[in-house]
Amino acid sequence: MPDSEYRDIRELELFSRMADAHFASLMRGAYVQNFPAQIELIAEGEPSDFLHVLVSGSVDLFSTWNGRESSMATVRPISTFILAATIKDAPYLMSARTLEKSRIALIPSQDVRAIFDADGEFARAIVAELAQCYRSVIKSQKDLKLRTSLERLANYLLRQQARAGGPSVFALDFEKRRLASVLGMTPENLSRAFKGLQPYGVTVAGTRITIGNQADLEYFAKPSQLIDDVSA
Amino acid sequence: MPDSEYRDIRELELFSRMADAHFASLMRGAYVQNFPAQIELIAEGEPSDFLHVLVSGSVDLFSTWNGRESSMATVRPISTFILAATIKDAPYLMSARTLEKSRIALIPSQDVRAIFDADGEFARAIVAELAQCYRSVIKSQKDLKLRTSLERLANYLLRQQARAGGPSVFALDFEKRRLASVLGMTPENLSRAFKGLQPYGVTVAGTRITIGNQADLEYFAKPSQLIDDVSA
DNA sequence: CCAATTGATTGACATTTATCAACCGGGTGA
DNA sequence: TCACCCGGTTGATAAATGTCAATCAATTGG
Repeated sequence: MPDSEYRDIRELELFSRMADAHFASLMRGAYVQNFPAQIELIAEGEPSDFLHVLVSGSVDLFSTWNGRESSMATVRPISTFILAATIKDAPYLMSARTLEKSRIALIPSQDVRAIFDADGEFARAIVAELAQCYRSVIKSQKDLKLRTSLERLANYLLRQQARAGGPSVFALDFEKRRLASVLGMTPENLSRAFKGLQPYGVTVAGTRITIGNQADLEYFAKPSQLIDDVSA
Repeated sequence: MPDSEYRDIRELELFSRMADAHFASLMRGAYVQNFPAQIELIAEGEPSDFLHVLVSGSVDLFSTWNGRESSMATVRPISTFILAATIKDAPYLMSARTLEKSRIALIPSQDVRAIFDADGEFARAIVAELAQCYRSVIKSQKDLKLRTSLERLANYLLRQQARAGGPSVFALDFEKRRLASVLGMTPENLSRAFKGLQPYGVTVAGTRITIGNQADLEYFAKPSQLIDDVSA
């Protein structure tokens, strides 16, 4: 593994405070691999042999049931995924596929569990990360259960805008069909939902979103810290 | 706190392995209180001052937004709730109310965080609990996004049946209006959904459910380990 | 015992969302 | 260059779900 990557991973919240020796030991067993786009990295139901760390690219976490499929989340660098399965030594609940060419570090789950037992700082970091993940899903659950699809889209746009630094024009960061799935609707409906936001000053050209009237959209979307704040 | 309760709490996965001294220290700062039914214990957005341990009774975790409300989960003895908020020292994402007369131990969050730093076993237990909670929400998310309301109800009935030990006749364990909210539908729709399951041999009399044809219902519901298994 | 309350159910209807089919338009590759 | 492919959009329609009002049934409290 190149030094720069080693350092990048080391700087992750999850690893930044643990003992050097322990980190080195984790990395010794790990290997980094490049994957092309659209590769299925893991399938739900499989045993969780590796903790994955996305170094570059992006990964879609999705689930299937009875022939249906739904995007649950998108992983962006640099962060880990399927931590909970690794910790519990339980089967993955979600599948993962690369959205683009991606570089991923694979750390054997049993190493993670072993170091977890040996390194208090690492344990603390894992707890923080898990609590964070848990709260994210709860927020997403609230989004789904308390809002209509139009409201979800409006709030999604506001979050995306905030991530971009707040400009009135910004780009969607992934395919609309995936966005639809993430928001829990069909692509057709997403199209119509964008139209439904026109009265609130939203215009769409391909992947480029313009928020014409911030106040209008916010009044409609009614974003809430307890749902839409990424931190908190 | 009575000895029997002390022991009951001590036996929780979360506390069972930690050092005696640490547990005693946690309990010293804790206090136990009885609440009548329908009392709001915590409100979303509040700072998380206490880790709650439900000793007896039952508690509804719910969320609100823009005048709407949705039940997120039901807590049953003996278990803790709002662990993630306590750990992160972040505001509650959900509100909690007693469903019936309940007895609850309140442990100051800062004590939990302090002992967490001092006791490796406790830290491990917290990780296990958080990972469990996380996976539960993911399952619930999959249930919501991948299934229709009829399918959710069918699978809920099968899970409830399993919890009761698998009899063909069993009781719902809470109000239908709450069940509706948990399943993400209106009470009216739940009524109709029960009718919709009649062709699969489900009959309802008040709170008493009869599953006339197990195979039929299972064929329709298509329960999945990765959504419906409480453990796993 | 009865009035009042509460939760559940039903019917009629509106709204939302999904489905299916067609079409558009910008790449891509032969 | 041009046919094709793919993602996105549109329209027509169907299905699912929510809303509102009325009613029913069980329960409670006077």
